[in-house]
Amino acid sequence: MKNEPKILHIDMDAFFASVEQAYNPRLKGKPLIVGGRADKQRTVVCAASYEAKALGIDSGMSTQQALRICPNAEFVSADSAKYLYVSDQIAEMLKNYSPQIEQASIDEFYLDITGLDKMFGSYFDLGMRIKQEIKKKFSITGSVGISVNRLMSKIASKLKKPDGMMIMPRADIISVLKDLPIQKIPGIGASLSAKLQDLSIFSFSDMRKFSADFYQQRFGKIGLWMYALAHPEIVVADEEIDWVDQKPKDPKSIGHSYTLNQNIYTRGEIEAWMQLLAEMVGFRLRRHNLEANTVHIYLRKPDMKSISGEKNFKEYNNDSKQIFKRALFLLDKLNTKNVEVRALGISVKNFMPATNNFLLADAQKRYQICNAQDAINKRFGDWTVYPASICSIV
DNA sequence: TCTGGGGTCCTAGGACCC
DNA sequence: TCTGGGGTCCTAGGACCC
Repeated sequence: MKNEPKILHIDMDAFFASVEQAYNPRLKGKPLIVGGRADKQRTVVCAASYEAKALGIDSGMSTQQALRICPNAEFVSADSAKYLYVSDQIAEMLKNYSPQIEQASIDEFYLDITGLDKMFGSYFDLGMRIKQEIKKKFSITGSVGISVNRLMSKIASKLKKPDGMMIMPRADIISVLKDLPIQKIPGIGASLSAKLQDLSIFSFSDMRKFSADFYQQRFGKIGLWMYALAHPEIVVADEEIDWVDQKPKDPKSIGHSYTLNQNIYTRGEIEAWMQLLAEMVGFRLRRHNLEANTVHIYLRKPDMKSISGEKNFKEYNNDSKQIFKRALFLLDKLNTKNVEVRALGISVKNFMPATNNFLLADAQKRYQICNAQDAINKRFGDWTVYPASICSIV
């Protein structure tokens, strides 16, 4: 097909674990677990090296379980600054191949490479050059998928992990994917795949047996998406690609949450943690130079179910104290009597650029205090200065 | 037995207005 | 004693991703 879009997806293999192994040769060749946090309780595996994966350890698994499988596995806690740094370097490198690049996550990128086969000899040669440059510069590997849209490219790269590459033209999609289990399709998670299996849909081929109406009635919008993906032979007009070149876009929400070492019960304890979280959220909001008017809180119970509250307030702000007050207002509306809390979080959304323009002298003063506090924390590290009332838990 | 923390997007029901 | 049918906004909760 002429002028058919070609999207290249590259996904780093076991990214966090690979970066750790690249930085520390002692970890190379060993089963390595990168944990969500230093304490090994109540947390999950963020990344596992391929040596650990071979033993059955994988990301998302509880760290306790992973260490039961392999008590001698190397363990490091995640160092997000390091991974972000490498990720940025990779993004810069990829811009030399195509200006149309989208960073989908810390370790995944999409490139529009339509027509670039002529410049690089072939799409295969282009993919290989990217893989080789990454290996040479960063001592890690990535898997490449090239196909007609993001989803198909991503499926292709996943199929060839680790360190592989697959080119999947539209005409090959149905035959290549026919036996693919539905759970392997990005966007179909545990819940959807259970529902599909109830309908005797287990593989990509099975997905093709039902009509668009069938999917829409049962699954609504997602149903239509599923129908479309199962029918790659139907070319959707303009698969709307909005490449975000250059500047990263503003986030849509900013939040922090924390799983406690031990469950808490009292309003006082919940408030103390809420204040800490509000401080963290406000700090990041100010760093983005944004204000928000919607605050969301959630409390997760020991059964993992959560209760939450959210409210759109009239005024926008980025003041930690105001965020805390709003969080308490929402907390009052939730019935937290006798609720045991395992984890809790605050997030804010609905942003506008910070005006830093206050009618009230008090608000002006708060703003100056926040700024001073941020400046100190920026210079000397987070949590050098924080409100006295959260001393007990920091 | 265990299940983090950062997000995005969707749905469904109720409130409210005309 | 009877109350339709849109539309929009708000909020709770869930699904999914890395």
